[in-house]
Amino acid sequence: MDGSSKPAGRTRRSRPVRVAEEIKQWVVERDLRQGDKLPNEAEMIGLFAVSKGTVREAMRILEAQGLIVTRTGPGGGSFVGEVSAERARSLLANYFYFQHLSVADIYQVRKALEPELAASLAGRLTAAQLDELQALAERHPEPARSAEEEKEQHVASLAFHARLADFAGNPLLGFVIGFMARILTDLTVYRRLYDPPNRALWERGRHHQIELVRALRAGDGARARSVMASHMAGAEEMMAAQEARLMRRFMED
Amino acid sequence: MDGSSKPAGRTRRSRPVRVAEEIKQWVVERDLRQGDKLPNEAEMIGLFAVSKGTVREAMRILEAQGLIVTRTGPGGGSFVGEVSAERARSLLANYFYFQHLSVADIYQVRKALEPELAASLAGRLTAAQLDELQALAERHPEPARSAEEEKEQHVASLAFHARLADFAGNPLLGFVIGFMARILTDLTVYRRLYDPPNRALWERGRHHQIELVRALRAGDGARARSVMASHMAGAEEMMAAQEARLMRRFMED
DNA sequence: TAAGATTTGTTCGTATGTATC
DNA sequence: GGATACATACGAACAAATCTT
Repeated sequence: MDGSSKPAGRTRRSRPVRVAEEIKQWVVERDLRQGDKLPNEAEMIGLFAVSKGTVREAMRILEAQGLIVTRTGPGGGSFVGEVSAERARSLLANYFYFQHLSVADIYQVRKALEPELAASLAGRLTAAQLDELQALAERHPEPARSAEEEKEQHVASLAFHARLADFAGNPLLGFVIGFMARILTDLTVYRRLYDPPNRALWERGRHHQIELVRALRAGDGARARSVMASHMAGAEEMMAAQEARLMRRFMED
Repeated sequence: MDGSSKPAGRTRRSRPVRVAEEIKQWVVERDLRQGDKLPNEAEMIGLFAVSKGTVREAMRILEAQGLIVTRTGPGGGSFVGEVSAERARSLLANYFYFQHLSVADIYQVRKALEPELAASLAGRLTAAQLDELQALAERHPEPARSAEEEKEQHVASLAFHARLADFAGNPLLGFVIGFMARILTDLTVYRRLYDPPNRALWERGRHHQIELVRALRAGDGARARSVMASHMAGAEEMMAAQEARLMRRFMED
C-alpha cells in the first residue's frame, strides 16, 4: 500500500512533484474523503519543510489531476475533491490527442459495449430516467434539411447515448461509453460536412432509439441488446463516409 | 477549434490555470509536435505578462497532465511530450478511486472486449510478438503451491493480457483492456488471499492462453475469439470468490 | 578534470485579492 | 464597513543540474 509498483526507474523528480506525492500519501494514510480539508499553505510549509512556492506548485499538480479543489478566503483552503467524470474524460482525451484513432476504431468498441449496456439497463431504470431518454430520442421529429441541422441532430443523438452511459450501474462500462460519445461529439462539432444528410439512415436511427426506450421500459434485455446492435450498425454506416481524421484537440476543462 | 465547447459555466479560474490554457492554445495554434521546444521561463514571463512563480505553476499543471516534460541545464527547457499510456492509465485510475467498481463490473467489460481484441489480432502479429506471448503463456508450468505463488502467477497471467493490449491495432480497444489489466494487477498485488489456489481452474486458464497463441499464429480469428471467451469465463470464476472491494489507491507515477 | 554558460529549481519577503464574519 | 483568514501573485536572489569547451 505504499504506492510504488514501479521498480525505481529513477527519474529525477522535482521537489514539487515529490511533495505532491507526499501529500497524496498523507491523504490516503488518513483516509480523507471528498470534502475533507487539507492543511493550509502555512501548515504545509511546516509539514513538508519546503517554501510556499513549492507547496503551491504541488497543489497545482494535484488540482490538475482533479484530486483537490481550492477556495480562497476565510474557511477556504484546499479540500479533497473527487475526480469528476468530465475531468477524467478530458484527461484521457489528451492521451488520444497523440494517438491515431479512427472512427472505425471507436465503432469497434461501441459495437461491443453499447448492446451490453442496453441489455444491463433493461428494467433497471426509473420512470423519470426512461421519460428523459424518450424525450431525447423523440427530439427532431423532422429529418434535417441542412448540413448544419444534421450536425445538431447527430450531437443530440450522441447526447442520448451519453445519458444512457450516465445511468449505467457499471461505472467502468458507463465511463468508456460516455467517453466515446464525447469524442464523437467533438468530432461532429468540429468537422466540415461534405456529405449530404442521409434521410433513410437517419430515420432508422431515430426509430431505433425510440424502440430501445420501449424495450428498456418493458424490461426486455434481449430485445434492448439487439435493437442497440442494429443501431450501432446503422450509426457506423453513417460515419463511415466521413474522413477518419485523428483526434487533434487538447483538453478543455 | 478554440477549445471551448463548455457553455461558459464561469468558475473563477486561478491565473496559473488560465496561463496553462493559454500555453496549450499557443502550442495547438502552432501545431507543435512531440519533442518541440516551448519558450523558456523568461520568455513565458514576457509572453503572458506574469511572474515566474505563475509560469512555473502553469508548467506543473501541464506536466501533471503529461503534456510537457521539462529538463534543466543548457539545451534544457520544456518540451511537448506525448502523454504516455502509463500516465493516462494512472490519471484514469484516480477517477475510479472514487467510484464503486467491483470485479464483476470489470469482467462485464472484459468479456465484451477481450474476445474482440483476440479476433482482431489473428494473423496480424509478427513472429517475434507471437513468440513473446507464447513465452509469457508458458511461464509457470507447475501449479502454484502457495498463496504467494498463486498471486505471482495471476500477475503473470495479467501481463499476458496487457501485452496483448499493447499489440492492438485499435488504440482505444488496447487502452481499455490494458487499463483493466492494470487495475486487476493492483488488486491482486495488494489483496490478502484467503482462498486456496484452484488447480483445475488455473490449469485451464494456462491452457487457454497457449491455445490462444496457437490460434493467433494460425490466423484463425473465430477460434481466437472463442478461446478468449472461454478464458474470460474461467477467469471470472476464479475472481468471483474474492471480495469485491473498491479501488482505493491514488495514482503512482 | 575543471571552469563557465544556460536553464530550471527553490526560497523569501511583501503586497494584493477574496470571501466570511 | 471593518477585521480576519485565507489563497494569490510578484520580484529578486540564490541553488542545482547539465551541457560545452
